[in-house]
Amino acid sequence: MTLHMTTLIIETFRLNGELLAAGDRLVSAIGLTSARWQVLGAIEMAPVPLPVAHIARNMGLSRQAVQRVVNTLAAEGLVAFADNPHHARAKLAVLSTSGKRVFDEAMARQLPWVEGLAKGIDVSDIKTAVSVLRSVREKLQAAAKPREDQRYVMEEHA
Amino acid sequence: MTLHMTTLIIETFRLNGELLAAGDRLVSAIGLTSARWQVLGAIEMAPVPLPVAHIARNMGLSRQAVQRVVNTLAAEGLVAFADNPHHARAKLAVLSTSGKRVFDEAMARQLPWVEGLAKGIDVSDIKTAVSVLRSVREKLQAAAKPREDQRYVMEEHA
DNA sequence: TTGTAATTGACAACATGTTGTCAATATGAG
DNA sequence: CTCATATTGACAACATGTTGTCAATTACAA
Repeated sequence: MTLHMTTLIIETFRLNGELLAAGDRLVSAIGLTSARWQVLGAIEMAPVPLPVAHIARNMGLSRQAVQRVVNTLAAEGLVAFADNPHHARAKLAVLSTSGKRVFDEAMARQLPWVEGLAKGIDVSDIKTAVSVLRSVREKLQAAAKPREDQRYVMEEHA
Repeated sequence: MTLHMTTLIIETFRLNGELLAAGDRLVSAIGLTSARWQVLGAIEMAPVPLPVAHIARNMGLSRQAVQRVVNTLAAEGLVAFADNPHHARAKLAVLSTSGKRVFDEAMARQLPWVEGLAKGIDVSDIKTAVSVLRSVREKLQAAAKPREDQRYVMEEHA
């Protein structure tokens, strides 16, 4: 039944919009937005400091989109660049002291917020939803960037 | 477990991005984008012609975002405005002949695409995912626009 | 009827994503 | 070592979403 998949697609668009709006509300008081918060998180969560292009790949966004946000965060003093011994241009993004403080505050706000969102929903249903969304996304990514060993699936890619 | 909900949120962001990219690929050959396609669909699917502000509410987007896309589509001749007997300013958006043709072509491309996406995924799992996403979205919307009779739930809203 | 509130479209400013292009900098085949 | 290729950051153009403001229009209560 493609009707249910179509419904899932539309619901994904809507939830995405509501999540962005809710995230903005959640961290606006500390000078953040959903996008900046996510970038701070991607920098903080990396096991080692990474260049911006790496962070973008981890986030599934374009290099340039993340670069601009990182540059804004750097201009605001939340992110700093450390020298990269392996590459003269690709500096490593790290959180500054104030960046860590702001991110910690965002995380403190996030915890009860996410708990409230999850309350009343079966954990097994959430896991199922994650699994379905991931399956669909991986199918889309496979169609977008066909590798040699699966290219026979494609019809034509100008 | 808030971990699974956090994973669901991140996965929603990623799937949203992949869906937009895939939709763009799907209809770029007929001069559409994901956003324009969705607006054409919202106009076509309405039981009666509606003003732009109504369409925007149906889509869950801001009035102005949809207005700009509709104006672009009107400039391209895919959408026309019919007089509204109940409101002198708020003209009713309708698909032109070429708009119908383009939309039909988009739908023809969408069908096998959605079938491919759904293939291999349990219908019951897709339904569960839709239900979870909808629950989360409704919770976010309730928190964003509290009505009188549920305002006691809110902690504080500056 | 009158005046207030809600709706609507127009316009502007801005945030966040995309793609494309360019030069600088690794990386690796030969 | 040398040259083709890939990666990276900078810059620009653009698509699509947001919010805010304004005037025109409609709806409704007094």
